[in-house]
Amino acid sequence: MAPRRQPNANSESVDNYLKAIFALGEPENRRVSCTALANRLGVAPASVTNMLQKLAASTEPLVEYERHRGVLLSEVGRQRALEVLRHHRLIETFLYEVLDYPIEEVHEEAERLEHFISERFEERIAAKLGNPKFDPHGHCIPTLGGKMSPRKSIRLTEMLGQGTFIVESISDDDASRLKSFRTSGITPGVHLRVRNRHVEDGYTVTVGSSTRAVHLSHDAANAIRIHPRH
Amino acid sequence: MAPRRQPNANSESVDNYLKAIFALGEPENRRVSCTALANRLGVAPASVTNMLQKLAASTEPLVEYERHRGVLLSEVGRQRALEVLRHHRLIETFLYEVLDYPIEEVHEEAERLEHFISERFEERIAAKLGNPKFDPHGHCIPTLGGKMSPRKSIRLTEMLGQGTFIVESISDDDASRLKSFRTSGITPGVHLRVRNRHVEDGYTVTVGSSTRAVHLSHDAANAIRIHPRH
DNA sequence: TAACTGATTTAGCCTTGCCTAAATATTAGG
DNA sequence: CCTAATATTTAGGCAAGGCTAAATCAGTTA
Repeated sequence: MAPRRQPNANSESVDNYLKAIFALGEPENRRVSCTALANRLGVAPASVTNMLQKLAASTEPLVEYERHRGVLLSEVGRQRALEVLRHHRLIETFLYEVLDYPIEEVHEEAERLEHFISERFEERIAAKLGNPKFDPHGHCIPTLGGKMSPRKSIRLTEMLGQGTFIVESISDDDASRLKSFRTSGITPGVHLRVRNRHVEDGYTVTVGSSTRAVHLSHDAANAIRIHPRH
Repeated sequence: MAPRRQPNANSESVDNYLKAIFALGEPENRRVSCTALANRLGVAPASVTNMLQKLAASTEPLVEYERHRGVLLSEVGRQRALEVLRHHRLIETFLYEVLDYPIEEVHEEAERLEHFISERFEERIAAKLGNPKFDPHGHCIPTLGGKMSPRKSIRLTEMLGQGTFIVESISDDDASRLKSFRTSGITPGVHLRVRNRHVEDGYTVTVGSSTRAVHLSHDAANAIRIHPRH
């Protein structure tokens, strides 16, 4: 057998694996398959297997891995994932609030920088922002101690019946969609009145106090989370 | 002969080689030796040779390299070096002015982040700072177009005669020295009155309007640049 | 000018993180 | 319960950027 190799526990790549496992396994810390990880990370399934074996074999394992049965984050791995997520969301908030980035550009920049900032940088931007609890998309920022309270929001597409709802958060993974949300005024905290559902594969809504009808595709509606009670 | 390999022209490592060649060859764009680069970069001389060959062999060469005769930056390489230097010094200024970093901590953080910020980030922090010309150490920040006017300062150790001088800049490469400069009040723009030179291998000075005598070792004095005329 | 010394280069190897192709395990359908 | 389809793992490679040891070059000195 080849000697086990230690992965570089502090690499960008490892961070991204942990983030992906967290994103796919939360909130119940489900087992995550290689294929799902490979898709999310944009790498070959074989590469995922390889990395998971290394992460699981290190002296302080970041994941629990069994052949053919997917992975779980270990407690250490989960804490690291939450730390990176905290970095990501603090940076997003900082770019938005302090550097006046348009919201659709914050994610990509944060995705790079989250791996390279120091604890001092994290502490300073958190202080500058007044220890924010939410990022500009409405997502919860994990605490310094690695805690994140789950919010009980539902997707707009899961909502039954009509009425007025408050936007809890919007997905940050598609810049062009975020830009169109921005031009429509769709942002966390805003009131959304649903006029028609599933008309021609989409929704017709009004935003805030505006009377202008805005059309949302199914994908767009799926990217919006609303508070469960209105 | 083995097929020539292309280096990754956008890597952190390439940036660091270019910065080092720039730092050692400026301002006259002198040829720089492998040994000097190896020392500065903390790698083996053989690794330097290897990288220089790759940099010189690419389709748009970043350096001009001849065996046994050292390297020069090409115009493209020089522009890239200046861009990274601009990033570095803008980030330092930003950390100092906006995030209230102590001056001795800005260099290390900038050294990492300079490789990963986008053009947008650069533009935003420059705007936030009002397009500063100098960083907190008193070093000139290259312009967006890659120009940097040389300043005609001299080292305190090169100064002949006594008198009062204005500090132009302080070296950023030793955090503990910067911290002691900070506690002594030595910062760009401050007046330095030299009382004794070369007494017990050092200098005795007073800073600003204070009458307290401050002792500077030869190394410390070497890290201070002053305006040539007082 | 020949030899020595120090600088430089070559050759060969390592690690990380990715890849493809081939082999193998699991699961679902009949 | 067996087989086909799907998921996963193994095996073998590649590129970047390091390393050491051995060979070679340049410049100085005798």
